[in-house]
Amino acid sequence: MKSFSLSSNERIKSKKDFEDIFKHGNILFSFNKKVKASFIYIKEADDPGVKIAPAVSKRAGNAVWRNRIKRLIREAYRLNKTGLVSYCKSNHISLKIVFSLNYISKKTAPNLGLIDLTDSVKDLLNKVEKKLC
RNA sequence: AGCAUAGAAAGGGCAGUCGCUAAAAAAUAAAAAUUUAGAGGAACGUCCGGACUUCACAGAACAAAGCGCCGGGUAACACCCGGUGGAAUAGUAUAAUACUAUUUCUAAGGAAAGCAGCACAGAAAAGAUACCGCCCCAUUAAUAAUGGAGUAAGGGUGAAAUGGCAGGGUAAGAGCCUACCGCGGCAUUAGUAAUUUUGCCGGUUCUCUUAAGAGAAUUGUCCCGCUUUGCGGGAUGACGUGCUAAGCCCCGCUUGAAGCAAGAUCAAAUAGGGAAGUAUUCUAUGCCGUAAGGUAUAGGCAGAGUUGUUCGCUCUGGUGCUUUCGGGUAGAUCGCUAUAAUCUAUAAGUAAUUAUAGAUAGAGAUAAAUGAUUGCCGCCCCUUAAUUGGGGAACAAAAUCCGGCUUAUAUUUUUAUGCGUGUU
RNA sequence: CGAGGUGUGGCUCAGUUUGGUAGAGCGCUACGUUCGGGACGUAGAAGUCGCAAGUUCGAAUCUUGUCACCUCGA
Repeated sequence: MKSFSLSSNERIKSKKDFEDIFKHGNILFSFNKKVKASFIYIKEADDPGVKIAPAVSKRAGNAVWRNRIKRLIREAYRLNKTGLVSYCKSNHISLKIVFSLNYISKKTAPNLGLIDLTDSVKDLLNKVEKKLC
């Protein structure tokens, strides 16, 4: 299995999972408060691994901008996920994370780049791993 | 050259690395790997019209919604093309006003079926009305004041004000009466005025046009006559009828409902449903039975369908137990992308468009793919001695599919119109 | 895919049904009151009624189009 891929099995799809995460999940913020992560985990799971989904509010911007942000978040996760995935696999933990933006909209940041998001996503992944310990 | 407005076309290119979705063939328990394809002119909005799918459809009435000059195009339309009438603007001539236009707008049937409204001002705003004025009467010391009755000839208001003139008549007035005239209305020239000139709109008849409409003549209503389609005569008189229907409304025409989360197939979990058998069960009447009760018919009541409502029509019947059956949610698969498609040529047509021939094209996701990054070239801006260095690239992303409409759009190209400068 | 609502001074709203004067509260400004401030009193300013076109003598109100925002259903 390739280390930098992100197939459809690694994404959250069902409506139930989203409801669970937003109702009962823990919330963490990145160091610059740009990105928010809500997550839920089960220890001693049958199918260990990490599943993620990006979420952008409808009020943040138009469809083009929202699609772009989702793809950037996915890209940032894809390039930095290796450590967390291997940790979860070795400890039999099934983890589900939803990334969403905080106080950022098309008006405040019309040309958000990948570099702006990479650091905060990296920081969030480290924080989640610490919490699991 | 430049600027403005309107229309049309285009909406950066090539290569590398990492990743996503779909398809293909080989292999297969699965995965990986390979090849190919992968957002728009508006995909936006969801404002119209269809295709397609499911449900419904004995019939009648009503409601509701939509449309409303004419002809053509189209699968269809509230779209498009061509025309008619109206309004605005500009120019030219003018007494009003008319004519012209590569311009702009136009939901444009009916106001004499009825209802409603018409601020302010004004006497009165629609079956009229009395502020000033005029006139009569009463009271008071009164040519004045107050009160009452009558009066629309005169006044001024407003976007909009209800035959003319002369005489009679009267307290004063009034088509109240008479003659002449007008006889649907409006504006206007000349004239002191009667009167008259011209134009516009309404009705009727005729002619022309496929039609909207245009042109000519004529002008209340009824009757009679004739040299019969127009002229003459007589009688009659409510002399009354402004604007708004994108207020209600009337008239004419059209419309079954819902939408791909339509719908079809497979189908966990949980709860419940149908059918058969059996026990029990509302009212009335008939029959059987000594009785308990059984059975038949009718009715009531309740529910469902007729997907706007009503009538009408059709169907079902409460509860317990036993047996048996399938529907169906999560989820999965299909629907799911070839087409009223686009371009070119020829022919028909003023045009929209149509016919024939040839060529071209190839997304199909479902918490939802089409991305990130690097280099080179091209474009724009700033800067520099220097392509030296730096920065920028609109609007906006498929969600069943088409035809339109609407709105957003950096930059480039191009067409038309206008402005203004320079040159000859 | 379908249904509905809102837009009016700086803010929160009324007025739209039935067309004709744009209004209320809070806030703002000035003056008075007070040693000073607050509260109170008096006066005043502030609105292309989201935008465009049409109907009408006349439009915040009627009609059509359009922009933005919000809510709901399958």
